Amino acid sequence: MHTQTISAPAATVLNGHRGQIPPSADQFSLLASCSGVIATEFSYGKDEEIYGEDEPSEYVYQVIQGAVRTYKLLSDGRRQIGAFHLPGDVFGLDAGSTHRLTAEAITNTTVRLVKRRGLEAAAGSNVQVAHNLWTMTAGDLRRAEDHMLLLGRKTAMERVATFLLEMDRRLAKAGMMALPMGRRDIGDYLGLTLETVSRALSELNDKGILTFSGARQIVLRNRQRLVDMDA
Amino acid sequence: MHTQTISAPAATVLNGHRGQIPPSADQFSLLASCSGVIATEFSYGKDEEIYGEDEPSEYVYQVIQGAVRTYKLLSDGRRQIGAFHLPGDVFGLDAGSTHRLTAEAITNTTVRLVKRRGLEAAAGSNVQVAHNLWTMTAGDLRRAEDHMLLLGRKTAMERVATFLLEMDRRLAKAGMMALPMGRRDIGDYLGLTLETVSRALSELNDKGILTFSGARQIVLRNRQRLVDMDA
DNA sequence: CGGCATGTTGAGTCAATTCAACAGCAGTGG
DNA sequence: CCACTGCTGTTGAATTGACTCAACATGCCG
Repeated sequence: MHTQTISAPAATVLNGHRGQIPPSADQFSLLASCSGVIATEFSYGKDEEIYGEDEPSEYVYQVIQGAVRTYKLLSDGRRQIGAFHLPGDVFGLDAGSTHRLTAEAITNTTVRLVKRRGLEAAAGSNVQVAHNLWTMTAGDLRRAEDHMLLLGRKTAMERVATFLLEMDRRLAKAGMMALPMGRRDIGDYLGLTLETVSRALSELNDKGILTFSGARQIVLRNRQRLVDMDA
Repeated sequence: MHTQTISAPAATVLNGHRGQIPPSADQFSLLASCSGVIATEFSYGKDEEIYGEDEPSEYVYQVIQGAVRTYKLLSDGRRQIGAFHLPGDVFGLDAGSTHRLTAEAITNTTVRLVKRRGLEAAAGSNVQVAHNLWTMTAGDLRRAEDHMLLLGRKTAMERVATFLLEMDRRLAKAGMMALPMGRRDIGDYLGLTLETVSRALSELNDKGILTFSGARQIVLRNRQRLVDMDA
């Protein structure tokens, strides 16, 4: 595997709020403020591991800037990415005492984090916090259920169409999306090879459904046709 | 699709406990007793729908006898089964107001059920109940994450091996397991066709790793070799 | 302006699917 | 009790969608 630790993380203790995070559903801030837990900021370099599968889950994270992938590996290196986490998203929230997936920064990434034990303690006295923990985990479950349908039953083109619509919704700015991840990551998310992803994107480009400006800058020209391809 | 409503469900109001449910992790009883919510028993015929995708989620269920499949459909009928629910298992616990999958009885099935609103109300005042709701949803999430790895990255034989070990663990009695579901259900759970499932099982039989006594009665002869095949 | 990561495209292969025929068995009614 | 019937499961043969392997293109970073 290609695990490159590029920079030693530099910690900065903060409690304030900064921009970049969409206001919608920011339950993390709510949790952090309700619980009185101290939130810390932290940065990771490209491809740096944030936590490993089966490690004790000490912190819960929110992406401030950058992007994170969480994944599982088989013994021979086959990888399934479970989710991409973009600014505003919370990750690492496991109810058990260990993380179920590995988390890595895709690009240079800044996260805010709070101690898991602090959150759980807060949930013990504050019903609102407890409800938020449940709601966030349930949201992850819903996404996982949708993704099982994709992985088990959709064709390559349908998977790529689903992916593009998801990313368009989550990170399009000014009609364009700038993907933080490469073709291999996309493939490992969709249960495909990077070549198959590339071919599907080329075909969509040929059909005029999207336009590239660099391999990772994509403009969707016809969302409806993508929706139609998504089964 | 083959939706046959075979029997009108007969309701029986009960609050007592009966056998058949494994004592381990029976959080449902705990929830029901803590919350003071009235638990009701209900029966469904083979292939009868318990609730549909996107229907309001009014109840949370626990299997007493029988087996349940929960699944999603694509518009053209392709189906992905998200989970099989066996005696003792809780299902239908969605944090949102609607069910995310359809639930159907695989065989004649008896369930216990409680009102979702009752549970949520109980969670609002009882921290223990709130914690249990979270824990149960997190357990579902963990299974979904494992299953994404299977659907995205495992070979047909690896999937079948995983399935057999899971079912062996969950329903083996006296060294034998009696599968409640047919080959099509297994295929739709594993993201395979029923023919591929059948071929894989035949191969395991030929290799002496398992023995059939009827297509759905299976004895595992060598669990270790199955574990080795499971990647 | 190199040099190396990343991405694209082509050709051939293969694991799983599709299509098809048959076998087994369970339930039903004569 | 047994033949009939429909359903479930097995097996075979041919097809195919995605993968593998390989070469080349692109573009980003120092």
